Amino acid sequence: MRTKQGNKEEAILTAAVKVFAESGYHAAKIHSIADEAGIAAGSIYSYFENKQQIILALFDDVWKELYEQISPVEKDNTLTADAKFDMLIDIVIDVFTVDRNLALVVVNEESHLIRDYPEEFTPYFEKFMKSGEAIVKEGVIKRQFRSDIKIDLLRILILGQIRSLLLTWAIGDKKISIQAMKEDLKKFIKCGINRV
Amino acid sequence: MRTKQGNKEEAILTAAVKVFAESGYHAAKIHSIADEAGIAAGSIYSYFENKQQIILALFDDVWKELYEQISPVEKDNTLTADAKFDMLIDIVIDVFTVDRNLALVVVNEESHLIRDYPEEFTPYFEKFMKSGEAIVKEGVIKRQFRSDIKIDLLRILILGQIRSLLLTWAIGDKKISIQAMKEDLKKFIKCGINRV
Amino acid sequence: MRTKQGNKEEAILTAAVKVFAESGYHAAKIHSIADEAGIAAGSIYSYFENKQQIILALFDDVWKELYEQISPVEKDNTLTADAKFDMLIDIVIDVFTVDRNLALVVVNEESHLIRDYPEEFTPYFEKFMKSGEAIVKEGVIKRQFRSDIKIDLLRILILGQIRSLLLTWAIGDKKISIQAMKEDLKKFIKCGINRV
Amino acid sequence: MRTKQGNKEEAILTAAVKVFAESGYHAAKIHSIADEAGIAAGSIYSYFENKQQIILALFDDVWKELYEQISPVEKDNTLTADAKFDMLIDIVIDVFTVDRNLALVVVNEESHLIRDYPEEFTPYFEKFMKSGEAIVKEGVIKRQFRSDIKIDLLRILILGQIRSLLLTWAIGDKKISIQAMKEDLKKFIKCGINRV
DNA sequence: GATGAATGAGCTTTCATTCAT
DNA sequence: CATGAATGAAAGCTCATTCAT
Repeated sequence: MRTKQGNKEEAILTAAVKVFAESGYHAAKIHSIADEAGIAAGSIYSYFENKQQIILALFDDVWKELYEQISPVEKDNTLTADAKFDMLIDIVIDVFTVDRNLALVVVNEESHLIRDYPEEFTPYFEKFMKSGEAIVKEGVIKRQFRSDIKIDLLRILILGQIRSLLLTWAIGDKKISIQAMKEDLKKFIKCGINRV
Repeated sequence: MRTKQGNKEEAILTAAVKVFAESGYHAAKIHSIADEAGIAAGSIYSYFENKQQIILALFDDVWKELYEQISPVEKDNTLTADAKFDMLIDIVIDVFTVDRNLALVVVNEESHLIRDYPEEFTPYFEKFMKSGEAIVKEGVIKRQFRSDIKIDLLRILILGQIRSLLLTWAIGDKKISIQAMKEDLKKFIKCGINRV
Repeated sequence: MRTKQGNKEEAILTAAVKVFAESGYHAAKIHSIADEAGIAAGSIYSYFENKQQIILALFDDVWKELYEQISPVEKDNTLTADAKFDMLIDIVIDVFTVDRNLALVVVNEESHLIRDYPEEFTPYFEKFMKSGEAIVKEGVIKRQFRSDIKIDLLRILILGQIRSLLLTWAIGDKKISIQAMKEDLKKFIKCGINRV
Repeated sequence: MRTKQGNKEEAILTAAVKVFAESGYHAAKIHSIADEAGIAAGSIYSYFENKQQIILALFDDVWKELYEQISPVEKDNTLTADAKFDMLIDIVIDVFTVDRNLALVVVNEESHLIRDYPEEFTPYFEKFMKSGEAIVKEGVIKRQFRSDIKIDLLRILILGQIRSLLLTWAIGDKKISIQAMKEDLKKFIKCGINRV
């Protein structure tokens, strides 16, 4: 038989990231993804049920990866909460920094995916968030962070900051150093803008 | 082409906000907007060239309104930079708080609109941003804000925070008090999370 | 506005009869029906939900017509059962004789339609059959027909005869006189082939 | 092209009968047939040129079998025409009674097969019919059947009765005894419904 | 020969947009 | 101006068939 040539599933996902990033999920055509992956349009349906499952798989991959990175950090007793928090930011930024297009897709499409397919959206997103919250809570308890922190709000704000930062970087109009920004972000989150 | 004045254009825009918020721009149907506005689908094309011009008009209205509110504040010599900054946040939050759907549309669709129609996207967005930047710069000069603030980064981060906050509020899963959050946001931006 | 030109619904049904007759329901293309009807393919969907609803509408029209013709006959007290039975055959044959294609569609597609969409198939078919059965029962009671007739079987057999006759006529290979055949059919049903 | 001999070809045909019966020819998937036969989809094409040849082969098998059963009966000088006629009915009913699915396929698909592939449709169908006609003609000549029988019409009617009977039995809604019906059918064909 | 991954033509259906009335 | 019937391009998806292994 004609055996599988290369890893088509991965090729499709890679192609999809590019096409989704360029056109947005809705405007993206299955044919474009197939072309980009170098396969026939019909072949996509051997690997994914439909267009929606492709992007859901993408998000599953990303958040699973992120969760698997943050999870051991969260549980590490040798680290201070402050250090863990820094690593949280590092992990997110570094994972997305690998691929501008991936960053774009996640930043631009996540919101409506959660709205449209709440049942099917990857559970790793919420798991990752819980880990992040646990780190902040630990910081509060260990008196490294302010005691009046509202965890729900903090989550919203930091998520927003990271998204915004990644979007700006990924669009790439302004040549910004994402690594430098990462450090500034940490500092900003911790200290704010007030003169002290 | 926004040729006609009067309440029909407004009715269309109001309907569009609702439909875009519920379905997202791409999935939104012109027929749904027409139904919601109580007019015939074909009539929309007397007021707007096409679907894209409707949403661009929406964004123009919103950012024009915001710019017209922040502009006098920025120029007001009787206010401290810190007070101006608070008003900046107030203005943004308050304008969107009037209409959950408007908040959703702006938060969800702005990014791809700028990507897809960079030339046609409202100039008021950038004007508003410049005003915001001027306020922060003034605060730095007047030594109310830290001197090492990176204005570009700050803009990105604050924008992200506001978007994230509005999105969470507008989705409305968690019953949050947007007014309380507004104050927390100001505090967070200014002081960060570190214990002092 | 552009008002309805002609009766498009009827044009679609007429076109559909032709296309379904020529290609069979499954192989029939919506575009062929639209072409035949002289309209755009998309227009069909203003009148029918989908392909399946077109053919279901066809069957509804046909069996409604047939039921409305047989119903008064069944209830007519001035007629003998024998005469009613003759009219039953006349009605069926005459309705289908108007349009070879209609005959073909009904004969060829009814069976799988009932299988595939039992809930949506026209109730008039069953109503018509009940009327037919009532006529035969009356004939038995009034001792015009044999007392050992099995009504369920008779229904099956007569239906089969009529279908087969119509099919042969509609295909039109053999130039047969449907009117002559109709009389022979009545005689055959009543007397069989045995020499007496 | 039926190139290969042996049980794989048979397995495909057996599987095809089931799948065609359940879904109808058009909706039947080659993959389903392959699955049912326990082979790979591609393998089917070693035994049959395409989907159409499978069903044509099926019909060839069936009508060949039927022809080979009726042929000696027809020529048997020791039997009366009446007895031969009974055996004709017995043969048809009994062959199909072995397999509900086979009955369904023949009843539902024959008509469009003859329409779509008149050149390729099995010649045994026509041969079988000729034998049947010969029997009836003999009955007429030997004065067992009525002299005014129209042989073409009779063929049409009896074929229709048998098809209808088999369809009803094969669908299996009503639990009917096909053997009992067979006898009733013979009687009906011979005597009709009139009271004598 | 057997496999099943790969193909891609071709289908139904949607919906932004047009335009006759 | 307003209407909504009509359009038709465009897209997602299916599945009979091919062919490298």
